[in-house]
Amino acid sequence: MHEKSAPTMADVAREAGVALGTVSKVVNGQPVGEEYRAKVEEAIARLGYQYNSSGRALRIDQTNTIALIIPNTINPYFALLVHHINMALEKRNYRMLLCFTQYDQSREMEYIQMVRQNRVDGIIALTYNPDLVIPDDIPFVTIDRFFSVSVPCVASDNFGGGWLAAHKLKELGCRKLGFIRVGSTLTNEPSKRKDGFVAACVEMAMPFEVMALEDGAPFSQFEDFLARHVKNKKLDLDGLFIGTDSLAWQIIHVLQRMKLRVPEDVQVIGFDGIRMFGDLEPVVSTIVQPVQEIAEACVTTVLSKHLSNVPSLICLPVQYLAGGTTKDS
Amino acid sequence: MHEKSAPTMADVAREAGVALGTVSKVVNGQPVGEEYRAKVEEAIARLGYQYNSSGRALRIDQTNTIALIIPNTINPYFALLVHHINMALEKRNYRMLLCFTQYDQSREMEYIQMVRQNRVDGIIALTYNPDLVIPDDIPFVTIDRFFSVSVPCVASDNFGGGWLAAHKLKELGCRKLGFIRVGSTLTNEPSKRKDGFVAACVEMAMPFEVMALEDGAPFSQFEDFLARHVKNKKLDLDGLFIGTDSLAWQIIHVLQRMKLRVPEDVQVIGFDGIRMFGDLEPVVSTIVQPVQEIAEACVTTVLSKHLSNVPSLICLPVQYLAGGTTKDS
DNA sequence: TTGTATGCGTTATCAG
DNA sequence: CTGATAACGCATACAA
Repeated sequence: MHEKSAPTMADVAREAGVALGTVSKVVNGQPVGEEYRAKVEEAIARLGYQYNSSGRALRIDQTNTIALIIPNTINPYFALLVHHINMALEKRNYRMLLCFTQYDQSREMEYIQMVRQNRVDGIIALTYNPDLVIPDDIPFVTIDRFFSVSVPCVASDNFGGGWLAAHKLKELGCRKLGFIRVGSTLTNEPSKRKDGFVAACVEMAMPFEVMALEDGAPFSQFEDFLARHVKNKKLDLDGLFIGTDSLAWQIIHVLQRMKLRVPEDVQVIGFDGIRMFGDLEPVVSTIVQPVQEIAEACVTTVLSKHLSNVPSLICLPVQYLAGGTTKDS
Repeated sequence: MHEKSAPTMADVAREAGVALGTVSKVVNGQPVGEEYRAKVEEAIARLGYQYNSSGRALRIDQTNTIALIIPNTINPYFALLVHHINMALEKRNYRMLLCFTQYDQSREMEYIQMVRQNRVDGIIALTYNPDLVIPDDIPFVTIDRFFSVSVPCVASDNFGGGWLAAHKLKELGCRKLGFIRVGSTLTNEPSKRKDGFVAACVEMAMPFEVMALEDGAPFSQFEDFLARHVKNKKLDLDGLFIGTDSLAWQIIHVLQRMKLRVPEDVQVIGFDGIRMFGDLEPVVSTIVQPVQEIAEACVTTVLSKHLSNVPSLICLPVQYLAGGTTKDS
């Protein structure tokens, strides 16, 4: 109970023998007489003064904080996103308020309300609720989901990635391709992975099949799908493009249990660019999302919102990366 | 520029025809006449009022925010920790201020100063700087690193984990063991993994070798170490306990390049309990850290710091989990 | 019970 | 350029 509370600007002013306003100016780097500045800085050091950001926020109505709404940090792709967004914010002297939705649509809505209590200066959100109502009085940027032209969306070139995967598989000698994904019925940017893939197959006159599962569906349906495609101990598909690296990893294990060899019998390309332990080799051959660029784009957009000339869709280029599940590895 | 700013308690009071103080009481759930409460709640709903947490923080000198200082979120173990700590905080209506040090010792120090500007109610830190000076006027909890009896440290039972690994390897038929790690010279809780392993080997009269690399050392030294232990195409160690799952994964790849089979020729146990994509199967056979319990312990400790009866070391039990790199998988 | 008045730490205005 | 003072939104002690 004897905790003497942290020194304030008034304490510094008294210690330095100057006025309160002078201290404020020194702290904020505004022009001040040299001898005054010296006295103030000395007093600050002596007292170990740190400015109180609540007081500052209250006064100037700005918190230097951005909220990031995202399902979790367990999924390595989200973890990477969180990391780079935080670094991009830190570089600009902004704090990050992290909100995990756990894919819960009601939580997505609640958080949007909740972070307003904290008077965050902006929101970056990766959500799944199609009916989300976006506040229009606070800078808002979404990732991978387009709401309207007035809500900037940052995404990687999902269509181009699907297209690239199909071309790559052909280039690697595949004769018949398959696309496999799982995900909500929701039409979001990642849905375009399939569109690009299909477009490329059609363009190349490459035969292909599509297998899409909805979110709750049992995984065994994939196994059934693959089993159905076995003709005399070989899969009649020799190249698979799979919606995410995570799913690709699971599918590969199914294939191995079916005694099919990857990449000898069937080549596999995933999507995301996940690496083992975050920084080692890629988990599978994959289309890599430019996570750092995505993070930078989100941050610059959410912070420059007062300029009304931000594009409504920012689409960043992807790259192919061999990772052991294709014959070029 | 025509942004009408968010409504305040005064606006609500005016709208409801009551006094400012009454609104405050309603918002904070203090006893208020029923008809007043109704009027206020109606006004709040009508105006879409959200209380301003800066004003509140300034007044009561409490931010409902805890800082988490950690190297990054790319390492899956840290990502898991961040996730569970955030969930534990959210459950108690606390916010998390995330600070990534990138293993930079000076950043660790800077952040400790920096978060005090934000008047966080406490700090949870996983750091590497041995000379870190811990503030004594703010609740502080460390993970995996013991500073002094006045700074609570939460860790899993690293010694017990090392002990368990050695016993498990013996149980699985190993005749000669090896311990491999990489890490700073710093003595922290994870260093005890080796101690427990060595103690168990001595106790069981099990022959063993230790190979420890310092942080910057070239990885090739591990390869040399292993190569030195090859006797007529077999490793003369048939069980390896490795400091982390991440390193275990890398070592296994080295072994495979050396044409040694895991687990047939050599069994491997890691430490941490990392799973593929956060929720699939374990990456290697491993000693699992109870991350959720660690997170809960950190949060309850940092929040209950005003009770001076917190233990100075909270040691949580670990478990063995087979993951394909031992013969029990 | 309800209303009023004060101060938390800061920034900004305005008169010296 | 400096110094006194008001206001930001809220909680609370105190008066009604």
